[in-house]
Amino acid sequence: MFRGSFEHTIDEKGRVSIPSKFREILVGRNDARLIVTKFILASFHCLDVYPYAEWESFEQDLRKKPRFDQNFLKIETFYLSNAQECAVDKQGRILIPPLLREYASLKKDVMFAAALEKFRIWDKAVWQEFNEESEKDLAQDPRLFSNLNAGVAADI
Amino acid sequence: MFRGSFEHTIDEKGRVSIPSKFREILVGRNDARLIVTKFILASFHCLDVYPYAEWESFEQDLRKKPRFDQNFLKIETFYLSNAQECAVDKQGRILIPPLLREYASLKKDVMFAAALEKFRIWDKAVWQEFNEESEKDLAQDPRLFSNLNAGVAADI
DNA sequence: GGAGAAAGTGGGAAAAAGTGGGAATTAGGG
DNA sequence: CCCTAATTCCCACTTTTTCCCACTTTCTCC
Repeated sequence: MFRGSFEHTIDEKGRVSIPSKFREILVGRNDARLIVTKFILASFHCLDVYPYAEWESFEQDLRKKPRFDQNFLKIETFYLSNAQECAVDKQGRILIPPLLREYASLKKDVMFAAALEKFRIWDKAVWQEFNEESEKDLAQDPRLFSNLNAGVAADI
Repeated sequence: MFRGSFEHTIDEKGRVSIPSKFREILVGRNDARLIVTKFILASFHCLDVYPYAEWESFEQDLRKKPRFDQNFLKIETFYLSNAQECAVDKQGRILIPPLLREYASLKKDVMFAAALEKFRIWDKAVWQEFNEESEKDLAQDPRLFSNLNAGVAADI
């Protein structure tokens, strides 16, 4: 399980270090392959990054869905089609594919943010903006916290 | 169950001692790992600190939620993504990760405040401000107390 | 009140993490 | 086939983090 947020910088060659806390987990699983794809959160662009095995099991789940369903097709196009494999090199870095880097408008400073079994990569400025917005919502309505506690898994 | 409030100081490296009363509890559970994350209370920033086991069970509950739900994603980004593990060292201190320290604007003097199964860390000045405000609200409307007695947890 | 223990704080050395740049290898185009 | 460009690999420097030791203050118990 990934935890924490970390700031890193992308160099001119498009390389960026994976936070060591995240790397530890990959090393523990003995698989340095990652799947990177597009994601969107309240209209903010970012990248979703899965350990290879996690991504595979996600794909397996999707195969159970009705494959010509409109929503499924949208997800398929957006989330699956853009997924690319990136290997972590000896220095603990990955090379972010140009198309994805552009999509998430990753400049120099980026944020790595844990999200349970995966993590996300944000441009720092975008991340700040999104965080401030979430924060505002949570401050205004703290029930968002407790509702999650309530165990309402029904509305998946 | 944690009890009481304690004042401590952060050193230049970002380290701070855990109040010994809190540490006793952790020792009793035989687990010196803590999870620290962002929290917000009436627009005041502070940090939530969970014993590891408490946090894990919270995470497990969250994994059952719809992972692309908008509210879930807000909580995920704000509360989960920022959660970091901090081990209590041999001197009984933890290192507060820079991003979290910055978020809660922890200067030198901080307050540890018990909150049932977890506790919070505040910058002292912020804590004072928040306390004064809460106090005012409670003085103005004592029903805030009695509502708790009535067992109306629904609208907390 | 005094001695001993515990708690809290500070700092230095060693290790690790993050970042930048150059050399080597591969791919593509003329 | 060769030259150029891009990618990959490797090395090295800098900064941050971690670990350990030591001192001071506070609390406790006799």
